[in-house]
Amino acid sequence: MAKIHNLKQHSLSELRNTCKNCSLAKLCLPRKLSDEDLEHLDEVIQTRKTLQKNDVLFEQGQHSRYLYAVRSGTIRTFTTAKNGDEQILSFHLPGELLGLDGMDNEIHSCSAIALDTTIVCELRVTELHNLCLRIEGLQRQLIRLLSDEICKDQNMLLLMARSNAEQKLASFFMNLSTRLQQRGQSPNEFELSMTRCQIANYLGITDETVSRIITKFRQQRLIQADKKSIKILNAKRLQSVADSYYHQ
Amino acid sequence: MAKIHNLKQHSLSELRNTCKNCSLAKLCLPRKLSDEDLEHLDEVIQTRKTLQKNDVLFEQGQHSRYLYAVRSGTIRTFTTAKNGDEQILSFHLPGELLGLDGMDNEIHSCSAIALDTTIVCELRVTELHNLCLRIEGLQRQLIRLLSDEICKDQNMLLLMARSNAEQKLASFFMNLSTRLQQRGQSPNEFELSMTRCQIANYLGITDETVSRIITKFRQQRLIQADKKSIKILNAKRLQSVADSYYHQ
DNA sequence: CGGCTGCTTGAAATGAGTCAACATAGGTGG
DNA sequence: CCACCTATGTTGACTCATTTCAAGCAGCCG
Repeated sequence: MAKIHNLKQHSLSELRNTCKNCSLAKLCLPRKLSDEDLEHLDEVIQTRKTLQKNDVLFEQGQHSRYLYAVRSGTIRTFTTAKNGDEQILSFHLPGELLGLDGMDNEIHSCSAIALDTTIVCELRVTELHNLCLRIEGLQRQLIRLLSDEICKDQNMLLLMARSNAEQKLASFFMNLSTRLQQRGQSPNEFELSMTRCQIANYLGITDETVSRIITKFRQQRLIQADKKSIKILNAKRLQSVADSYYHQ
Repeated sequence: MAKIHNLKQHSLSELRNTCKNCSLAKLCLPRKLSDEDLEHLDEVIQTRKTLQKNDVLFEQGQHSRYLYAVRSGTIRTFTTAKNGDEQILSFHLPGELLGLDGMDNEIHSCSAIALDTTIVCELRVTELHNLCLRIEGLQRQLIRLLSDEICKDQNMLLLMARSNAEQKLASFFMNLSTRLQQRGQSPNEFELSMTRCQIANYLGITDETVSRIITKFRQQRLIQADKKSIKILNAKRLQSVADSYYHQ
């Protein structure tokens, strides 16, 4: 809490130090930033918003004015298909950006809802664009972030197309683990903020399958799983399950 | 051919007129471009490269210096998984950009190979960045393109996660159809430049399944298919097959 | 001509989905 | 504080879409 208060002064410079792999921190990587620039940046992301569980951050089709950076909590983004079907696209952890999809036509192409109590920073897109004109490195960083997002999606496509349910789930846990570690948390012991059902949706499988495979992993002593709390017992083997893709 | 020669003078201004929905054309949408700016832009994309079938444009892991715009022919991009498995990420038609994934760390995250004889324009990334500094609208357009790419990937994720083989293939044909139409070609009659096997890989199903479903579509008089030449007989019904996602 | 790749089709095998029952926990209201 | 209700998670039995394996055909090329 004290930390969060601190951020009101120098959000970005703080982030740069505390969370080196966060996408928000990447935004201010260029060294050239003057104190003045940094202050401007800080101003842009001054605004904070607190969401309760199931609160909507934005909805598909809405006009998109902001990028958001998760400070604490988790946001899930999802698209709604023509038939009303929902597909979860991503779970956004603290330090991660969302809203990048809306920079094309300024319309959100997905919806975003809080999984638990969540604090986000708002970055007004127009202001960010203006800053980009003033700060050379910033523009490139923004492009990098977008490009990075594309890479992530493409990895996800690889996972969806070439892996079976077991590999998908193993990948999911390992991915969560590394992302948490990057944020300075324990990579092997964490609380899930999403339900089994949401994991299933995200991975394109059914809840029952998720449940069965978690049981299997537990029996194989790969993980310990009690409701939402997960402990990875054998990260190496879990990774090898994730890596041994379907069509060997 | 005459057209292509013409382009050597004013590639982008030409593209802007002939191919309004092409991503390359989008790049020069801002009206503010002066003649001088336009000339600069034209210079950047002067370089052309002709690839024969199966020629490699770039490979995963290589340093990424260029963006490419397909002028004619088709390029397929794919990632190679740890186990050597390949996943086709996209088929790039004339007017479409590729290489956007490499703007993060300047390393290509996928490989690109020509499906047939293909001509591409090279855009040196550093020059593009420099131009972005001079031309305000250009930077925003670049960001739009990246954002658009993210949206496409997310739509693909939706398709992969929530559709069965029949819906995937129907979507594939309809998607090709609209993209060709945007480029001024017939939406209902076209030649495939990829093999059944490559379609299967792209959609995350097997060659045999692709073959069977094409036969089924033919029997249902949705399409006419003789080897590589496809004719859509009932676009409306084909679209409705694509839209009625799996979990109704 | 023979060998190769791409495409099609059939039959059998199987991974994951569906349906259903039950367990548990959390929240609500009497 | 207990009873009820709903949402979530687990497990079993059965079904089915898709894969796998196998065979055959056509076109292409050295």
